[in-house]
Amino acid sequence: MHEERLADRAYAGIVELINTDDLQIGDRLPSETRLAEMFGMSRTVVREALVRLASDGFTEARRGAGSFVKRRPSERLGSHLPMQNLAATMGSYEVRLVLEAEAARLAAQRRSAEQMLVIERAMDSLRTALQASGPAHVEDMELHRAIFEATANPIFVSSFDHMHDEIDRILRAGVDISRSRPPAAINAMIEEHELVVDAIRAQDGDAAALAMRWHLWQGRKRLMP
Amino acid sequence: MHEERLADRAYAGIVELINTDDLQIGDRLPSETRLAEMFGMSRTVVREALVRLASDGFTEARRGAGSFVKRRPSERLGSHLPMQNLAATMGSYEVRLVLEAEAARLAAQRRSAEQMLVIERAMDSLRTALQASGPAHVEDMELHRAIFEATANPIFVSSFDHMHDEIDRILRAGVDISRSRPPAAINAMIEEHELVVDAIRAQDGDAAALAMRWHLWQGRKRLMP
DNA sequence: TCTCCGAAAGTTGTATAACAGATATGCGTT
DNA sequence: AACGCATATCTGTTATACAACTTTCGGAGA
Repeated sequence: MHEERLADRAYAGIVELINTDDLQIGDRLPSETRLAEMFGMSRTVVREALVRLASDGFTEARRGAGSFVKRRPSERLGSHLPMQNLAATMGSYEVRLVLEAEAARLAAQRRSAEQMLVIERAMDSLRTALQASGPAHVEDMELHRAIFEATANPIFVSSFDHMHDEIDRILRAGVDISRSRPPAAINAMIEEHELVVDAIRAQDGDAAALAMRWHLWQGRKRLMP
Repeated sequence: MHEERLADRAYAGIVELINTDDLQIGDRLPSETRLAEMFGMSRTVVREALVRLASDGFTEARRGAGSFVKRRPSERLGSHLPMQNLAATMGSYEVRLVLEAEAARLAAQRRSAEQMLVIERAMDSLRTALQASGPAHVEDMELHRAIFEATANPIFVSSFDHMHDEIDRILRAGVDISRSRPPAAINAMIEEHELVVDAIRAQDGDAAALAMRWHLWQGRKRLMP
């Protein structure tokens, strides 16, 4: 089961506090001790939540003074936005189509020899994993991430990580994606990936973008025909 | 000055540990007690660092088992990767160009009447802020975010938030972006935004995407002519 | 010998108490 | 009213203890 830690409740509680009490940027929120007794938990746990809030850029702790609102967490995508799984999956393909196609193009244009090697290795792993009819989710992700890294743009890479986390979170709540596939689909998946890798090897940006679009489109059709 | 907390040293120490000891994804790192005596600090502080590492997606704590490497921090954009600010800014424009153009297209195609109203209001705020020659960074961000929200795709919205965080983090380390602007640039910025909003109002996806590309391109030229 | 079960050891999660170091508050003096 | 200082408040850090959970390992039983 999906155990919930106390710090999660504290985190949500503080976010709610900021919103309902309408704390503005710069406002001080209650002391750790006060929050602890408000939520009925120890100061240790409240501190853990505050550390994460600060890490997320929402609050800032000033020693001896208190914790202050740095950015309001208003309507960010969170657990309170329950989407249908199907719509969410569709939505994820929209974002992937945009980001991954352009990443493939940049990767083709800029890849170094070392990065090409990493991509080839990831492709090999994916091929063997698919041919073994086992779960290939990790290998697939590694290949796509290698392509993002070949863009030589750290923001692209971090965007991939973020997108991947979000999609994972949605899919994990829904149907298992690593179900059994017919052999025809396996060969198709290998071929689609190879088209992308070939284009990157040939440093043909347009072809890489096109192949990636094709691959994602086929994947979407495979999931919901 | 910039007081250093012990947890910062612990955070850096663990990152270094992962890199130098070459811990791979899935590997377990030393227990909190062990790390505490390694770094010569209390377990509480080590826990604080681990919470932040988990929040950043580098590690994952499994109760009763230990903390495990989830993604290696080496290749991620971070404090230990001092990029030239110029290159980073260029990189951010690449990502924005891709994401925002497509977001504008989807927003134009799908916007509801309510969402259009939010966009109009954001546009008004931005216009007055720019005409007052004050800092308009917040208003600009609000408008762009409203456009992402009009896509009706939560993953697009969360990608925007993430991208914005990353870019902010880079720009904050560099030159202040809200410097004084010549009046001609102010009018140009207003006009560019209005072109985007007009296209969304007219529900013309291609025009919206094009206008957004144009706006971002002009912005890039304004920053580094 | 092999398998299975359960105790023990190890690890994270939480609570409590205490103190150090920094900051804000408010009172009293001038 | 303005200034200075004592005092209260708050975060940062340490230490200890226990609960909840996971892994390990050795022994009992087949």
